[in-house]
Amino acid sequence: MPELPEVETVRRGLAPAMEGARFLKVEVRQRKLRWPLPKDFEKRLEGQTVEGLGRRAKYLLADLSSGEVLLMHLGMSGSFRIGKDAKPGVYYHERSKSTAHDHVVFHMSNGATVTFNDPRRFGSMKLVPRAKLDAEPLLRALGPEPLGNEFDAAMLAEACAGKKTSLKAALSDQRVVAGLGNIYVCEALFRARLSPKRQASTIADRNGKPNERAKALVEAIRAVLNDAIKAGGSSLRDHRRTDGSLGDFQHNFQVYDREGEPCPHCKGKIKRIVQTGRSTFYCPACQK
DNA sequence: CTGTGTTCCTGTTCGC
DNA sequence: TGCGAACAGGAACACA
Repeated sequence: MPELPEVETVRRGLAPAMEGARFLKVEVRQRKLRWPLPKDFEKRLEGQTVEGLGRRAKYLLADLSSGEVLLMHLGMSGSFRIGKDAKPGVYYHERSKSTAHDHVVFHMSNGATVTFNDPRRFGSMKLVPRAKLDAEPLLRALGPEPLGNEFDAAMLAEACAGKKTSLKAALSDQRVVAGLGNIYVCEALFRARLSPKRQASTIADRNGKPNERAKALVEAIRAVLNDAIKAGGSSLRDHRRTDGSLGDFQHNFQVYDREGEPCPHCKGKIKRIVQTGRSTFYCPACQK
């Protein structure tokens, strides 16, 4: 499911329920997530106050009063839901209409109940000492935040210089830029008028300096992410805001999931191809 | 080191 | 309506 805009939407939704609140009780129904939750997971959370809720790429990071950071990843199908005054042991999740995939429940001191639901269990949580966050393997290799100040054409060109692989594969690589997934890579390439099949290194010159394509791509990435965040993310199957409502950005897809439909620019047919095992949608006429 | 394929899961959709 | 196959927004890992 969730790419950067969806995770950011979740972060903004969760912040009022979690920031400044204490974990009164933590219930784990399913420890076997992408990474198994440690046996002392609940104990390390209970009694701690959430000092802040941040995001890095597609990870949520809750800063705890204990000095640890709770790392959370939604995988493909993870979502959080906030309920008020829910009784411990009784969960209801809008999407699945069952409690079967409510794996973790936080009962907060402000009365909020935060439930993590994830049918496919590709998501997970991990506790890391704040002091060791820089050395955390999950975060260590991540590239720049695409909405941060440090991300620019020069940086993207340098990361792509020398890459034999396609632009689609390069932008999907979290080490190049952190937070894009299949949808927003397709959408950004369309906005930049660049073919997903184009060799990644062609956005840089021989010295690794950015060309016009790199500049267009950076602007396209920024714009599509900002637009999607404004819309509360995209809801195809799994993404929900923390109040259960749908994101709206899927209505603004120009190419993603629109195989055979007319290109918004040239009215040619949008094509679907498979690259590195995943669907790519693009307009062969507009994107070069 | 680089690039590609496999794998972890369950749920939904599509073709017959 | 039923049923198996294909596919789904991620990313760690194994391997050539």
